[in-house]
Amino acid sequence: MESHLTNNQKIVLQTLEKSEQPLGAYSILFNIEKKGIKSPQQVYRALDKLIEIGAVHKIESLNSYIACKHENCKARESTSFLICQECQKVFEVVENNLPDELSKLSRKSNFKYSTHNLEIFGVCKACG
Amino acid sequence: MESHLTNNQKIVLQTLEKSEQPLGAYSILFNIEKKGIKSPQQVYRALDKLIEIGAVHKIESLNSYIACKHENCKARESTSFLICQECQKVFEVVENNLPDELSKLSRKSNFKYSTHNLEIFGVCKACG
DNA sequence: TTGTGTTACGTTATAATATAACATTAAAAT
DNA sequence: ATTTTAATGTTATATTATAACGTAACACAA
Repeated sequence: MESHLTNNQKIVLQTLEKSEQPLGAYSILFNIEKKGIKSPQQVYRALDKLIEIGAVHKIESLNSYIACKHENCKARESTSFLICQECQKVFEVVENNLPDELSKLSRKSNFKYSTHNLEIFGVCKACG
Repeated sequence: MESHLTNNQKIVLQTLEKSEQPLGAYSILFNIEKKGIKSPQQVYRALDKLIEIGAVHKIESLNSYIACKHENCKARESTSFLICQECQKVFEVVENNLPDELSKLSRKSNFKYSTHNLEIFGVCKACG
């Protein structure tokens, strides 16, 4: 069950971990060309895998990616972020009753909740 | 204060209103080429304006757009959707205390809430 | 009414994001 | 050991979105 990462996956993950802000796929690519990664495909494939195992999340409204800071992140599919409009940093919300709350909310519309993506925009602690 | 729409804006809006599912910009374009609209720019410009006045919303995770069904929609910036994974239809959540709730949630992380984008995935009433 | 600012338009080109397809190699599993 | 699965490298292309330019339409004050 332990997820062994390949070389490319490690390189991409480390690049995201080192970044304060979310990075786009091509920005990642540019950062790691010196390490022998030459094509978008290689980046996207690594990202796909990393997202699948929960090590990386995609910020949909920014078309960019962040490394997850939680050990064994449960947010494989459901994700919630705080996005600072000042410094561009993204913080992951760890509120594990959100699915419950949103499930309730969905039920009001006779909608069966499965997963969600929540992006909150505002100003972070450091910038506030 | 009444928002007068231009011809192009009307055409784009009507196309979205007629559609059951969200449409991508290029899909809109193909639909209205016969009406003399020839370039992505024209579509994107109309979309920009329509989004600005709250007549259209963008579904970030789908890179597509829907017409808002509410009169004088307040969701210019903050949006909440139910996205059916069966039929691809998108329903807008009208729960106007969501900003309050999310504001509270944000405050727990010392984050000043400004706006949000919420995308809930699941199965709609008709498909359930 | 002429100017002046603003907004939208049409058009061409290009940027930015993402996937398809194919042959090959490495690794894991039975 | 061999089979099957997953990852690789590579080239090409699809999809989504903006830049940049000049022009036209309109609002409205001087």
